[in-house]
Amino acid sequence: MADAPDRHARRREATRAKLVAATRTLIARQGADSTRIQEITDEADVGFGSFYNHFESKDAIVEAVLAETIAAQAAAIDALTAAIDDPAEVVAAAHRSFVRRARSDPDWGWLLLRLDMSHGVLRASLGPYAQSDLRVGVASGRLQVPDETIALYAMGGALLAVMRLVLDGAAPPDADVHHAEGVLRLLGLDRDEAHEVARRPLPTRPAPTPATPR
Amino acid sequence: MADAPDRHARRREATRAKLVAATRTLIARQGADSTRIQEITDEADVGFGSFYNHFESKDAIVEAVLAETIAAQAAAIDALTAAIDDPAEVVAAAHRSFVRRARSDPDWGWLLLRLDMSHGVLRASLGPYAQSDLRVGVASGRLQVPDETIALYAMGGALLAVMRLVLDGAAPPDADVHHAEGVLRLLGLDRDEAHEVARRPLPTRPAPTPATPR
DNA sequence: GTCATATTTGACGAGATCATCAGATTTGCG
DNA sequence: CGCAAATCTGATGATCTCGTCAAATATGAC
Repeated sequence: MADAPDRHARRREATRAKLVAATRTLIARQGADSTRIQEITDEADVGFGSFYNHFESKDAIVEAVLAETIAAQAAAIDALTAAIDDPAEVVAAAHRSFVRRARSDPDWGWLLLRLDMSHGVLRASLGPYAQSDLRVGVASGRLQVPDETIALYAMGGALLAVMRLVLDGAAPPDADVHHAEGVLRLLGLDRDEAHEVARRPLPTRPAPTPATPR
Repeated sequence: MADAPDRHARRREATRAKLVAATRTLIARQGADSTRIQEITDEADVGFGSFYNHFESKDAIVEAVLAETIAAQAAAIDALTAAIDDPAEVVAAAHRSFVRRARSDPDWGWLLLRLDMSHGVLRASLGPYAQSDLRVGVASGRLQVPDETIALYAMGGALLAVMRLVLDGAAPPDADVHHAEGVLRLLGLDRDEAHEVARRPLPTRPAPTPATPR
């Protein structure tokens, strides 16, 4: 445990991390707007004044959570879909993995949902990947949509709504497959193809990706 | 203009109506959470104290706007789809009409979007109709989905996302048709059928339905 | 016109949230 | 240990928001 002797920096960093983690928890639980700075410092078990040693305002710390979350999701999607060639399967795997994780890790799900309501996280994190896959798929003829922009946003909105259903505990166990099947149909696959692709086994990667990097 | 001599009641009702209208405007503009009671009374051009003559709290007046909006949308859908038999066409007409109205009446669009974020208006107003149509369509074999609940929520989420796109000014002019086409595919129509049904002329009913009843 | 009742009005006190800052605590160094 | 720098801390004053209430205004009956 040879600690680098710079305890100041590490203590500072630890406090900051506690604040960010507390903010993540509170946003997931009740949304950013109704979260008070004092609640954050209480949850982080840190003096109220400490907050301002690290962040200028609530918006600033929310921005930090936001950036962290966007980066984490982008990385997760990257890792998940790297080994898949078929654009249709890529989309199915991404959507299924999000729906499944909403079930296995509700805190993560609520965080994503709440951050999307206020800041469009999904658009920021998944959007670019989805757009690229969609474009590739359309170019190759594998996918076929009347309008790429509409399809992109419709997919995103549908995903969030299904995640919401899962978080409310009102979704069937195989919600991920059913949702993916619907998205694939939206993207122009016929019913049989959609049925098949939505049920291909996911790349093995049960639950290693933590909610937070670092 | 023989006024019924009960001016008191009418004056009272007028003030209440001004408050509700102002609240609608402000929710559309900035959401319910960040709307202050004083803002409402200012927008309504009414004394601050008047608010409490009519509503106990901000939540109470938001509830009123909510109930009004849900009722208005349900009525609009009723009127729009009454004369349509094909369940697929009903769904297409409903979704197209919402997307189109978001473009022609952005205040209405934003109101619906913001109220759905906080109170799930769409679920409450469109949900029952959509669920019923879906069930009928599936029973008759016209529609075919892997899971009705998932499909229902996915449709709703997609609609909201597309409305959002329209409100941001980033949607193509025929967004309504493209979106409806996607929804029909989701519901099991093949590409050609979806293409055709999404383009059937809407029932003639340009823009009579006001945002508010009464 | 006068009075009783209904309604509106804005100033006020109570409470919540914010941002600051001087003092306390921890760390690094000799 | 003793001192200086870095970090943490919570009390404090400023600002915002709320809900109340006594006074002002409008209406209706006589």
